[in-house]
Amino acid sequence: MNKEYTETELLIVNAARKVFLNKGMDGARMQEIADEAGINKALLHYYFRNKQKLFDAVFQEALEKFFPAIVEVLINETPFIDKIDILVDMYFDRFKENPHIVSFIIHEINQNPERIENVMKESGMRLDVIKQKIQEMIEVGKISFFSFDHFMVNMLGLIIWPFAGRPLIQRMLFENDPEKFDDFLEERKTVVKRVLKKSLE
Amino acid sequence: MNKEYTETELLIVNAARKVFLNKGMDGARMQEIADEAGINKALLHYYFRNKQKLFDAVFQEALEKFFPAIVEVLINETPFIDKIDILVDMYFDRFKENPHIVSFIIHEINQNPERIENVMKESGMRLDVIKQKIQEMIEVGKISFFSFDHFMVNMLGLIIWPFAGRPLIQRMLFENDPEKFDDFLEERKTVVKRVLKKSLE
DNA sequence: GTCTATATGCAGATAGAC
DNA sequence: GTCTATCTGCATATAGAC
Repeated sequence: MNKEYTETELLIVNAARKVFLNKGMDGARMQEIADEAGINKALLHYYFRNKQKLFDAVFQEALEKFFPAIVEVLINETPFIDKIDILVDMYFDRFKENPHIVSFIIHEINQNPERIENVMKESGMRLDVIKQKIQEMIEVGKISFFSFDHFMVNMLGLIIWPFAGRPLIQRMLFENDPEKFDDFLEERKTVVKRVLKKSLE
Repeated sequence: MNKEYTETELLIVNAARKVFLNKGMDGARMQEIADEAGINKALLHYYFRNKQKLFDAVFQEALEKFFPAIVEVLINETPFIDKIDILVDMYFDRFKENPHIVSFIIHEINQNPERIENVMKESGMRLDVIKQKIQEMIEVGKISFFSFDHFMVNMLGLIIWPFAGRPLIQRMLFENDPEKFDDFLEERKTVVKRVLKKSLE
């Protein structure tokens, strides 16, 4: 899975992650990555040949954080209703640690949609299989309406948007006060779980 | 509001919109915009002085499409529950016409958050006033839980994510078939309305 | 492996003819 | 107003010394 990095490579990838996540592929500068890593520009090329390959390493890593975790939770034997709590908490916590990952991924998958194929193949995701499994798992009667597709899109939409739209939302609704926004994010875990469960009634 | 454009200016802005929405500020090339407009690079500078000013024109226009419309619906006298249907349809239709606008705005507000201030001031949005008005409008009893902030974020999240994440979602859930995805989008109008209303019970 | 110095190419912007 | 030709600066990438 993870190519094991040498110490210097790790230094570079960490710096690259920071810069790429903030600026995107086009906006990032090799110089800035080098500075951030405390090394020289030429070294970047020594280790990663070119900007594209360095970017790919970061992007792949980001997407791998985004998805495989969800799969693990979806396929295990936890009752479906409990999966909701677990998934919501998991994503909120993950995005809170690294808020820029959301807009980064959104931007890059739209820039270069083909890149996803590779990452998905590498990580061996078979969402169609999961879909099947979940459909079977749903206890008919308890849940009046269920579409796996809509459920997944609902969940991610409810979670993702405040992170992706933060600069806008914080200004429009919270007088641009970061603390108010953070409180809102914390509340939101509960709200999202509630909405998702209601959506199944 | 809209500076009235001359014929050539309009030609340029239309081309610029197309390119900027697809590539973002950093990824866009003045040459490409010129080609798209069927004119010369130098003319871009003649009319808009530099890339930044041209970009600002496009960005402002995009944000103005994004928000003022929602305000209009929120403040009028329609019963709140009906506003939901209207808003959902409005945004879906708008984004379907111009799918790239979503990831464009997400990217740019995160790149340069300060830019929003200007646009918001220009368009005179006072969301705090609307918030107040809506809170009063809610019929207590019929609606058990209401937070304007969460409701707005829920609504936009549910609507926006399929547009922003399309390349990913289409591959993960619909074997990368655009038609299947479009059917899904159409279904989604109903689903989102339903989920939003359930969330208020 | 790590650096300095340099090559190469390209994008944004300007000069100036028509 | 619109064009061609050109300048300038900068970013990626390479050469080559240590």
